[in-house]
Amino acid sequence: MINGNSPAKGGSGIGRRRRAALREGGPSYTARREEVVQVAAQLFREKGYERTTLNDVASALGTDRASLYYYVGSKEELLQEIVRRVLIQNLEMAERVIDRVATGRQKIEEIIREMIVSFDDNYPHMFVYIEDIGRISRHDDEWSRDVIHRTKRFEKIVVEILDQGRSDGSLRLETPSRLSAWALFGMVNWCHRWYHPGGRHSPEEVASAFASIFCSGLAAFPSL
Amino acid sequence: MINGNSPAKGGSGIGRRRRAALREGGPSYTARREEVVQVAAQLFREKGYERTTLNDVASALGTDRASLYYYVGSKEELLQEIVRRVLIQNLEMAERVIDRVATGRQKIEEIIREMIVSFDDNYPHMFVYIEDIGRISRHDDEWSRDVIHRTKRFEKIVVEILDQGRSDGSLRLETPSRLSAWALFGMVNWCHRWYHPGGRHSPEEVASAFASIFCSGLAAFPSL
DNA sequence: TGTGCAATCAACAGAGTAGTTGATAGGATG
DNA sequence: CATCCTATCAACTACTCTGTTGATTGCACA
Repeated sequence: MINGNSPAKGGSGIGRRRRAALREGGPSYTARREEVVQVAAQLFREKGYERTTLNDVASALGTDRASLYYYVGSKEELLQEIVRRVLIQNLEMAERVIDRVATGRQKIEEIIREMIVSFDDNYPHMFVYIEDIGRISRHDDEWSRDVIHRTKRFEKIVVEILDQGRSDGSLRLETPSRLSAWALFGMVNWCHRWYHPGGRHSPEEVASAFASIFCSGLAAFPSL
Repeated sequence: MINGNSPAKGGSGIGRRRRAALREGGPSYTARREEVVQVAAQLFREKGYERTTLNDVASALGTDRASLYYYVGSKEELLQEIVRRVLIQNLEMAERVIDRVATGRQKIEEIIREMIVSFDDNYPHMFVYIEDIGRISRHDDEWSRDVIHRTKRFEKIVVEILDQGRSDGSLRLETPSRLSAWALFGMVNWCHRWYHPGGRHSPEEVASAFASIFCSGLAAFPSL
């Protein structure tokens, strides 16, 4: 549209060769690319995806904005890269836990622990995921649908575990599983607003506190 | 810059008279302005503050974008308008609760109920506040500082109530109050991701479920 | 019917952003 | 020293959004 040189034939553009070259991915190339993703994740966490410009990312890396496009196709691809791994990993964790031989309550305590540890291990990726999942769910590309699907699958597993706990007698019956699950997700996911690795509380401390609250409650004696 | 008519003398501009006029605020003026704020709140809730343009707001109102500036000074002023009331109202609620004569546990149950009801009453303002408080806290104008100050004050009241519960023997001692408070805020605030008035669960149902989980836990029998 | 004013709109300015492209610096290798 | 290739950058396009301004519409009231 802007340059008049043969748009047909397809392949003689320099941009093409660049894109083709980076598909192969040499060792130092992937390392630098990884660095870009890490820095972007850090900034997305600090300022939010929308308010973070590619200029910010480039500056933090001490390079030019255009150079980023040598490593990544778009701003959104950065977000996808950040979210994808942690999402797959968490889902695998949940599938692993539900297949254990244990009571529903034990599985829930286990999943709480694993989620908090994941927050700590996958900092700041996990936080970007939590913060942006709401926005992502409005889009309609294939990737967004995949993220939503995996997120719902994760939620469903937790609900199933709660149901199982009601069946095996390890969890109480009064509260609907869906409400309980949302309470749990709230408790855990809200970490994205205050938790940071190396802070005042260790992941183990947070996990055991949350598991204790969720299962045993905070009251000193049974309900009046 | 664009028109050559006397820029000095200061006061002859039509914009001046408009601004001056709207300070007074006739009855139909404030009604229309309120309508603008409501529609903006709804859109901010649906799409997020950043992704909502004033064009969206104007379209939803069936008017022109420029007309909004007759009622509101800027996009940010809309956000401030949306957040301010609910924030003040919630803080007053918390101050009222902490001054009651009751055990810490009773006060916590009361505050959970009030927060959920506030979510329901102040829909969608409350959701916009929760969603954007993170972003707001990065700014540095006086309004932002005020919002942060009030938010922290609210958090502090909850921590104080939890401490009181530990003192009066109504709440357990193992979990630090600060962690407990974050767990509570997580449970409640996460509503902004799933709750909507008129949905499957009434505010009373959600409140009693959350109070039950937070105080008594979900386990069917005491810890092993 | 004419006048005044509240409310609306068309047109524009200014700033900032994502993404593209062709050239170029700099290091490894022959 | 010459060459090749990886990684970088300057310059540009195209677009979108916020905020401003002066004119205009339409209704209430005389």
